[in-house]
Amino acid sequence: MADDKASRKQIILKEAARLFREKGYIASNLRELAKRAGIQGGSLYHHFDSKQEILFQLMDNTMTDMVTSLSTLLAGNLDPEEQLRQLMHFHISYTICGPDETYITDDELRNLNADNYLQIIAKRDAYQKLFEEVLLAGSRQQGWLVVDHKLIARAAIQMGTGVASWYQPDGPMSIEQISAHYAELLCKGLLPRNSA
Amino acid sequence: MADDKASRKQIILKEAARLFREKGYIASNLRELAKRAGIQGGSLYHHFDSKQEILFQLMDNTMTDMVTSLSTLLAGNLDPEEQLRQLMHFHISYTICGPDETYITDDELRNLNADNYLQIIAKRDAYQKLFEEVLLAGSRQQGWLVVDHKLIARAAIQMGTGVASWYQPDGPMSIEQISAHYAELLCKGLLPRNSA
DNA sequence: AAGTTAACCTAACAAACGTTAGGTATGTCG
DNA sequence: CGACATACCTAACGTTTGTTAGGTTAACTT
Repeated sequence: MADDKASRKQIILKEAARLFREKGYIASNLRELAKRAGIQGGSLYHHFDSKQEILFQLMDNTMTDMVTSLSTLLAGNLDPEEQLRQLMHFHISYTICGPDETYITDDELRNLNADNYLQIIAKRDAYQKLFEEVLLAGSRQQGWLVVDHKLIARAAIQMGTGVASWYQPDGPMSIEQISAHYAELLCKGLLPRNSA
Repeated sequence: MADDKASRKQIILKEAARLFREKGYIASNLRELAKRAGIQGGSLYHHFDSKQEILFQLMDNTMTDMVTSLSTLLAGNLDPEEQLRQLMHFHISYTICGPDETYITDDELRNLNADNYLQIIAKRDAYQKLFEEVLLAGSRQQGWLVVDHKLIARAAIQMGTGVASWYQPDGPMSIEQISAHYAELLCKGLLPRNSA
């Protein structure tokens, strides 16, 4: 493979994602992370300056990926209702099946230092804005009643994010079914009462 | 006052709630907790067996209070739509303004040991069941389309819980407005399409 | 007054932690 | 061949942590 150059660093990030997801950032220690990555504790500092930097790169990579992936997904100019469905499905499936990093991005914000926090928040806001734009398009084209687009965007994201805390692959509902239900709930919820 | 007897223990729990909410359970240390409670580090062990027990009592007290408070609130037999409104308002306002403990109950589940975890989960399920019952009542009395009541209950709870992560007292929306919007979103979302 | 208990303090222990310093092997390049 | 950088190891450092042991004080009880 040609990715043998950056591979160890990638392995560390991958294992850090799994470890942080399992135990949380603070409860995780670098010696175990190193062991999982197949190296010795101190060797981590050849690739990263600090534990904090591992967390930051993890979250930064993930947020960047989420924003760009979702952007291209919405680029095909569909109608807002279909876009909302795609939004929910992307968010939920990415949160659950996607890289473990996603889960972390929501939970570990408080453990970022001031500078890193601002950078991640900026990207998280960009992600949220994609939701808001679909809602605004829907209020123009579909007559959605969007009193506060930020409020609804956050509700949609939070509904979706929360799925990861209870979803089980062998449970009664597939990710497709869950996201479809949630999208439908939102679509109907946004229509004015007694509309056709 | 007559509450001087149990008061120091109550102070500790109160300060622990604030501290854990600020920094998280693991990142909080007992010396700072003790300082905030006005005693010395080691003295905590006169009131509690361990740090873990502080977390557990915190969460247990809160969950118990939430279940009983919400139960009595729903006891006045209103129609399901009004009950759903009350549900959302209670959940959001309790999460935000209520004791800081509430916030913790969602975030620190993973830091409970096995026994304590089961106890808290049981009460959390009882809380969720209150939501489910309102949804089931609504599907009988209001024609709500509730395909999976657990799914919707979780969505409602997660929407509400998430508010705490961005709500600001001096922001543009009051808690009443937020919960009203969310309740309305759910009510409409649950009605069949094109219904009267 | 004597005994007992609750509530606290002080000081320390042992473990775990992030981090660092110094060394070794391997490969690359002039 | 020699210089050098990369990728790692080993071993330790200093700090912080939860926890414990032993002592002190004040308030009840008998």
